[in-house]
Order: sequence, then structure tokens, then C-alpha cells
Amino acid sequence: MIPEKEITIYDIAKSLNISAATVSRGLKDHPGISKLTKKRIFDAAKDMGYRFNSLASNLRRQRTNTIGVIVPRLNSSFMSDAIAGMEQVANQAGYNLIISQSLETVKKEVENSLTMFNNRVDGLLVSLAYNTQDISHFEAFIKKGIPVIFFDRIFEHIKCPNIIIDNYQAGYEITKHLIAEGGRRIMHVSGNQSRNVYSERFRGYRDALEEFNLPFSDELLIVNNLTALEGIETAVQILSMEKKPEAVFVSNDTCAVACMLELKKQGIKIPEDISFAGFNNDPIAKVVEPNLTTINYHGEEMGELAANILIRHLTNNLEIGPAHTTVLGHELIVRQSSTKKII
Amino acid sequence: MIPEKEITIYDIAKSLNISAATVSRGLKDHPGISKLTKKRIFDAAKDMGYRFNSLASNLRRQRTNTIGVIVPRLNSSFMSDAIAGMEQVANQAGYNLIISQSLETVKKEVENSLTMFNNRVDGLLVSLAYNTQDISHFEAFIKKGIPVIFFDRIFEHIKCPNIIIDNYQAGYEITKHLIAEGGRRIMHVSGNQSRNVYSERFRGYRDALEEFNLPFSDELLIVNNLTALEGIETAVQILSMEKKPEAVFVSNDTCAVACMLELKKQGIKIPEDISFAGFNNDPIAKVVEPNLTTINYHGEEMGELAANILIRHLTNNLEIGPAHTTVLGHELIVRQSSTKKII
DNA sequence: ATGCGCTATGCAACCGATTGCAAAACTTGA
DNA sequence: TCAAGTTTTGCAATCGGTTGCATAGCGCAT
Repeated sequence: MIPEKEITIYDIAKSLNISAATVSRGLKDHPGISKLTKKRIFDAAKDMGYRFNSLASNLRRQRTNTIGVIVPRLNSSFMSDAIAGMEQVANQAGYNLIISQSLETVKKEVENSLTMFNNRVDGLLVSLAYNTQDISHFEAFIKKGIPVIFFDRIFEHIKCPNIIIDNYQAGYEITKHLIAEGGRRIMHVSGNQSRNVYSERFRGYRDALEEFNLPFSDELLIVNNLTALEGIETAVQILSMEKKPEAVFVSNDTCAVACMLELKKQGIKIPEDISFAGFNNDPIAKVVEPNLTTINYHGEEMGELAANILIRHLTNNLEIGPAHTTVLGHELIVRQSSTKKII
Repeated sequence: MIPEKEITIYDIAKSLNISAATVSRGLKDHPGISKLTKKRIFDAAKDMGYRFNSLASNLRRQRTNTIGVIVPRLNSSFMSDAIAGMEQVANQAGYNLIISQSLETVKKEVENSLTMFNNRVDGLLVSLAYNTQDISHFEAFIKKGIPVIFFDRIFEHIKCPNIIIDNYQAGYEITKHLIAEGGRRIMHVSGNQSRNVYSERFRGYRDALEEFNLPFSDELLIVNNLTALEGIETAVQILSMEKKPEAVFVSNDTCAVACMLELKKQGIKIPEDISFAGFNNDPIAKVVEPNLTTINYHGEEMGELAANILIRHLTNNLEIGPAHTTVLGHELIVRQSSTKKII
């Protein structure tokens, strides 16, 4: 089965006795081409089994209609929501998504950004790896005027718009809630403090404690990678504490749930002995018993918004002016894990 | 800030007084180019800030090093795992992933496949939408010799390799387990029967019933879209049944969990009154109380395998011979939702 | 007739890497 | 010194759509 030759606009041109330029314009619905000619072109294209060659078009136009996406992991509830949102918007606008994951390592993030650069994506949507400290690997894009937009795990840069939620405020609210429910000794389990999301939530937590004159000590803060495994370790650590906390605010749901379950297994009553709060509103938060108090966070919306902002830049060919931060709303969702009284 | 001119191999050639052909070969580490020349080329490329232009390369070579992925949804636990697996393998092998979702509609699936076709992906990895009945939209690929590989939700086609688990066997095992635990009247909640995964699981369920001489009646089968919402509806339906089932096998975990929770809310005891089993081993299965018996299903591995098979085809330029079905293993994971005795 | 203004189409030069074939440069042996 | 062999490099066509500019064709008014 020899794959038959590809039909080009030249073939169509020849068969209609017109020029390739006219065919090109006709297919693009250029106003300068007469109705009749257009119809003949479209008919011939269909007849002959023409397929548009975006490779050639890309080369000539120096654009790819492709958006690069770099995220820490694809398979987290939040990220897959965000990507689903991006895909919808991008698809609608005629863009493709090239997706890669850094697996939380700077090395892969750098490699991926280089691939994206060589593949000449028109723009980039990025959520940073756990310990990316500088973003020099994105400078090449910035220098060329290729928009780089950060979402969720961001880096402040004058040329990079970013989209976040108010992590400080969310951390503050949830801590305040735990205090209102009677917590005095409130622990916080957080991630790498060089990442905005975690340091901001921590800051909110600290400020809430301070506002209510509650003391903070290093013993109350655990920093890890917020995996389920580390949730269990955290539980062990809590069990070994002389003075146990009355409440725990964990910076993501996965870790919070694992920790809760382990504590339950060891006979701790939640929320009676220790109340819990997480972050993200993953599906498991609604399922664990008691249901987990958490911050709801619109992944899909964030993805859509990021894609929209990028595409707006691309279609209007905007200079990336002094960068713009978009703050999306979030909601404290109070569930049984943090309410001492039965609802 | 005027973006400075792109450096091409011609610029490098000029600066070194050699030909562009030599530069091209040098950069590709072609054996015919001397060590010294190569070094000079690489140095000059670095100095001048050259970046490889894959657009030009793609056009000339008629390849894109890009793999298209079409899935029903990006944000399901299984799919995001599968995609994560694909990304790793593809990335490793120097391929990019273009990802799109059909949102379970044939219309979008067709559109997306057309986009992929025009964008000249080198191959396609597909998991079909809920009610895709024919795959004529993939014929164009097949005719051109572009490999199309189905995974999980497949379609039998002589030219398309596919990767699945043994859904029949899994459905059979899980039903048999429910029977062994004392179930006689066992319901099954399934999805669209024209999709292999659901019809096969149903078939396994039927055969298990038959083997143990348990009667099947239409009342025992509910077909819906397996969403959480429909899980709740299913619970309502079960509550209204005169003769309630002793066990329920639901074809995914999301729906199973929603149904369980609703029944619990209405005072049904699980597994004492009704035992439950799901499918997929989503994170929620391990968290819901009682923990949900389910089939574990290696999404990431399936993604990796699909990508590997595709890439092997691409690098060896294999004819897609009589299609090859790869069956991945699965495991029945027994948890408390189906075990009458306390563990 | 002549000229003006429009519309519709064509010319030809891109975009930049790749590659078959030819040829130059260099080695080696007689 | 010359021929044959090997290594290294260059020529030029190619991939196929796009687009600035030129021009042909036509209607209409003077």
C-alpha cells in the first residue's frame, strides 16, 4: 500500500488553470477572490482529497498556533482540571496544546522549556516545579516576545502575567475558622516555602494566629512534600507529641486525608480530639469521614482564564506590559472535620 | 524591544565560511563532518544564539515528531494517569504530545481528529468517546499509513493495535467475589453498552451469575453515564425497589461512591445490607467508608505502553500489520465494602 | 476614445533545514 | 609523481503555503 501523493495547492491550481496564490487565498476565504472562483477551489480541493499543510504554513508565517504547557504533574486533580479548561479554550480558538510535566524537578522543567522553545510554541502556560528558584530558562521566550504566563505556582516577573488565588487570604480564613471552632494550638503542614502557594498560605496562617494572640512555635510547622506518605509520617509525628495540637491545617487535601486516616486508625477522634482542614477541595475531601474542611479552588476556571489571557495576547499581538496579576476567587468550605458541634 | 533577527544555519555558514549543508550536518552530528568543523559549528551556534527551526525541518522531512492524543476527558483519575505515562515515554523519545478531549461527544472527536490530521501528527493515541459507533474519522490516518492506536475504550479494527485490560474477566471476577460473599441478587450499574469496556464488564457479570445459577433480570441492570449525579439517582432507584439487591457492582468508582454515600445517608448499612464494588481504583475508593472493593487498573502503565508501541512503529517505520491487542493485567482489590465479615 | 477606479488574479520571492549527488581535498601506496 | 581511495564539503533542488506588488480585466463617466 503505497501512500498516494499528497495533493498541494499547486495541484489544485493546475487542475483549475489558475495560480497557486489564488488557491491559497481562496481556501483562506480572502475577500479579493470572487465567489465563483472560491467555490471552484473548494470543490476541487474536496474532490482531489486535498489536506492543508500546516507545516508549510507554519514555516512561512513563523507561527505554530500551538501553546506550550508545563506543569509539575499531569495527574493531580487540580492540574487535570486546569488543563481541561485550557484545552477547551485553546481548541475553540484554533490552538493546540503541547503538554509536558516537570515531575517537580527543575531539570525537566528546563529541558521541557527548551523543547517548547525549539518547537516554537506561540506562548507558554506554566505552573512551576517544587523548587524552581529562578526562571532564567524562560528568559529566551521573554526576550523574543513570546508570552509566558504563570498560573497557580508562579514567579513574580515584570514580563509575566500570572493567575493565582489569594493564598494568603485563604490560609488566613481557614486558620481563623479553626480558631473560631476552638482551636488554640494549631499546627500547619506545608510544602516548600520558596513556592508562593505554600509560603503565602503559611503567612496567612501566621497572621491569623497573631491576630488572636496565639503563640507560634517551630514545633507547630511541618514542611514536607505533601504526599500521602508524608501525611502518614505527619500523623506519627503528631502522635508522638507531648502536647498534641487541637487543629491541623494541611496545605493540600491528599496529605490531610492520609494524615487523618492514620490518626483515626490510632484512635484519635476527628474533629473531637483534633480538627482538620485541607486545601484544594479534591474529590476525596467530600468522601473522607468526617468530610474535610478545605478551600475550594477552581482549577478548570483557572485553566480557561490562563488560556484566554494568553490567546488575547497572541491575537492582538500585545506587548507584554508591566505584568498583570489576576486573582481568582476561592471559597472556604466548612465540613465536619473542623466543626466540633455536630451539623 | 524589537525582537532581533533569528539566526539561521546560513548565518552560521557565512560566519564560518562554509556551506549551510555542512552546518546542518554538523549540528546533527553527521559522521561525514570532521571533528574540528563540528566544534566550530557548535561554538558559533552557541555564540550567535542560534535556535533550531523545527518548522523548517518538519516541512522538509514531512514529520513533526508529534503524537496526537484524543481522550474523552482529561480530568479523570485514570486518564490523567494514562496521559502522564504517555508524556514520560514520548518526552524521553523526543516526541511531543498534542492533547485534546472529546468531552464524550462524537462531534468533538471528529473535529479533533481532523485537527490532528491537518497538523500532521506522526501517530495517534485514542480512547473513544462514549458513543462513537464507527471510526470513519480515523480512516484518513489509516489510509495514509499513520498509526492509530486505541487504548482502554477501543474499537476493533484490523489496522489499529489496541491496549486494554480484560474487562470481561475483571467483571467476572468481581461478580464472583460478590457472590462468594453471599450475594444472590446482584445489581449491575453500567455505561453505554456500545463501548467495549462496559459491555465486556457486563458480560463478565452475566456469566458469573449464570455460572452460579443466579437469575438475571432487566431490573438488575441500570445503564447510565456513571457520573456522581447518576450514582445518587441510582441510590434513589434502589431505595424504591421492593426487593433490594444484596450487592451492587458499579462500573466505575465515582458512581459507586456517590451511590454508596446516598444509601448510607438513607440508613442503608454497607456492606451489611448491601455490599458494593466499583471499578478503577480511584483515590476515593481507598477513602470512602467502608473502603470500596474495586478493580485496580494501571493507567500510567497503559499510557506508557501505548506510547511505546506507537513510537516503536514510528521509529521502525513498521507497516501496521494485522492489529495486535495487548492485554494488561488488573487486580481485584477486596475492601470492606464487600466483605460481610469484619476484617 | 481615453482615462479612472475597482475587482480579480498572477508573479516570484520568501520561510530555513535537509539530502542525493558531485566534487574537492587529502592520504596513501606504488 | 601519479592514481586510487577516503574523507570532507558544497551545490542546488525540495518541502508547500503565503504575501507584497504588479497587472489584467472590466465598467463607467467624460
